[in-house]
Amino acid sequence: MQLVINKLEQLSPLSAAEKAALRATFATVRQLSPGEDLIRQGDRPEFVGAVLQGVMARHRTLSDGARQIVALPLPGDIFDVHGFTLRSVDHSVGAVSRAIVATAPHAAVSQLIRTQPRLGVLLWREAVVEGAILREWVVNCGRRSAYARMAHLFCEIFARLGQVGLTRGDECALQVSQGVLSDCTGLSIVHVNRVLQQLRREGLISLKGGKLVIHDWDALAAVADFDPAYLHMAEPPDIRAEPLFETFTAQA
Amino acid sequence: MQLVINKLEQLSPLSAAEKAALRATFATVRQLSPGEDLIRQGDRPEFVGAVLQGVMARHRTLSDGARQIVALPLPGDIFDVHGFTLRSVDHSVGAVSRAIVATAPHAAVSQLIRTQPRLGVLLWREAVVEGAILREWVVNCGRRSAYARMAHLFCEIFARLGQVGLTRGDECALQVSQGVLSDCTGLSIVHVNRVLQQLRREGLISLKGGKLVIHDWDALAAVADFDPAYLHMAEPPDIRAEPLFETFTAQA
DNA sequence: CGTCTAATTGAAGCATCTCAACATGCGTGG
DNA sequence: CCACGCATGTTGAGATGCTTCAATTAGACG
Repeated sequence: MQLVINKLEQLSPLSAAEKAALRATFATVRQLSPGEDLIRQGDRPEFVGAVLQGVMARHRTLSDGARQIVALPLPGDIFDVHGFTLRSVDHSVGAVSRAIVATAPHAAVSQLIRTQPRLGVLLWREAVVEGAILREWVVNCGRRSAYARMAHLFCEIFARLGQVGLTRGDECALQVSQGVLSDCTGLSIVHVNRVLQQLRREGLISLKGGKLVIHDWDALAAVADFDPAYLHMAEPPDIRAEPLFETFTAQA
Repeated sequence: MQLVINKLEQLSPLSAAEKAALRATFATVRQLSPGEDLIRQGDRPEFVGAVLQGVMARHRTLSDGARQIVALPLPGDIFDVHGFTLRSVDHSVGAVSRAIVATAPHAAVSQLIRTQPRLGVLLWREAVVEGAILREWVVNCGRRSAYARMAHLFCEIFARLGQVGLTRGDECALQVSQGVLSDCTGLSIVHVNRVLQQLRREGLISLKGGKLVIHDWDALAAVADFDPAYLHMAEPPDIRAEPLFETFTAQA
C-alpha cells in the first residue's frame, strides 16, 4: 500500500494513524493473472480495491463479442469506491497483466472513514478523478483520429505512472498487448499495430517487451492534444467539500 | 424542483423537512438559452446544479475545433456534485435547448447534507450513476456502429426521461439539433442525418419538430444492444454506504 | 522442439468523412 | 405581411481511414 499512500500524500500529508488505518483496511492482497477477473458484470459490489502492481481494466463485452475497456486502473489507484451506493456492477474489472490488488470490504471502509474522515475525502476524490478520466476517454474515442487517440492514451498512462514514481526518465514498464490497446481505443487490433508502427517511425514512442519509451514527449502531447488538467494531479481537494463527504456512506 | 424530488423519491421517500431543505438549497433558478454555457472549462466549481427543464450538455472542445459532448444532463438530474473536491473543471456545461436549472452554492449543499445526511447519499448516488452512464458512452463511441450508436443514445434518453415522467406513451419532447447528436456520438453531422433517416425508414423512431417517437422499442433496443442496468434505476442505495458518505464533504 | 499467443503484413471492402450545393424553416426588420 | 438572413436539415459524389479476412512471422513457454 505504500504506493497508494504516497499518491494520497501528494494531496495532503497523512498522519501515522491514517496510514496505519489504511493499511489495516486494505488488508487482503490478491494476485491476479492476465485476463483474470476480480469482479464480474452483475455481481454485487462488496469491496473497494487498490492496485499495487500491474495493469487492471474495467471492461464490458457487448453481445456481439466486442470488448471495450472503459478504465485502466494503474498502480496507486483506488477503484470501485463508487460501488458503495450500487446494488450491482454494470461491467467487469480484471487484470490485464499480472497484477496485485489490495481489497477492503465495504464494511471495513465504512469503519475507516468513520474513524479517519479525511481519508474519506481522499477516497471520494479518487472516484471523482476517475470520472474525469472517463470523460476524457469519451472525447478520445469520439473525436480523435486513431493516431491521436493512441498518442493520447500513452500520454495519459505515462503521466499517471509518473505521478506514482513508476517512470524513469522517458520510460516506464507497460505490460499490455495490442489487443488491450485496441479495446481501450475502440480500434481494431490490426490498426493498432499500424498506428504503433507509425508512432515509432515518427520517433514519438516505442513499445516493446513490456516497456514504453517516450522519445519525444512534446511531439506526442501535441499530436494527442493532451492537456493533463483533467487528471487533477496535485490539486488538493477543496476544503468546502467537508460536510458533503461526511455522509459519504450514510444510509438512504 | 418537484421533478428532482420525484426522482429521488423513487429511491427512498423523503420527509417533508428533507424536501423543504432541498428546495431551499437549490433556490437560485436560471434560464438558459440554447448554446449558453453555465460553467466554462477552467472555472472553479462553485455550485451544484439541477436540471428543471430542457437539455443540458457537458462538453469539451478540442484544439482543432471539434466538440464532444460527454454527458447530457436531463430534467431531474443533479449535476456537478463531483465538483466538490476539484479546484477547476475540465470541461464546460451549457444548455443545448432552452433550459431551466436550479443551482446551489457548495456552502449551501454542505449545510444541507449536514442537516439532512440522507440527502447527501442521494446526491452522491447521482454522481455515481452519472459515472455509470459515462462508461456506457465510452462503450457506445468505442464499439458500436453509427446506427447502433444513435439507437443506443435514443434508448438512453427515452429511458431517462421516462424515469421522471417526461414521456407519454411512445413519445417525448426532445429539442436537440442533429449537430448535438453528432457531438454526442462522435459522428459527423452529415452521417447523423443519414442514420436518422435509416432509423426512420426502418420504422424504429422518428425525430422531428423537437419530438422523439419510438415506433418500435424492442427493435430499437435490439439494434442498440441496450441494457438499462447501467442506469441503476429504482435501485435504492446500499445501506452500507452510510459512513463513507458521512465524510462526503470533509476537509482533506 | 513443438505449441500457443501475440505481432505483423497485404489486399480488398466498406463505413464514415469531407466538400459542396441546395432546401427548409423561422425570426426579424422593413 | 413580405423579404431577407441565418441556422438547420438534406442530398450527392468522391475520398479515406479504418476494418476485415487471411496468411505469415516472431516470441514465450513447457
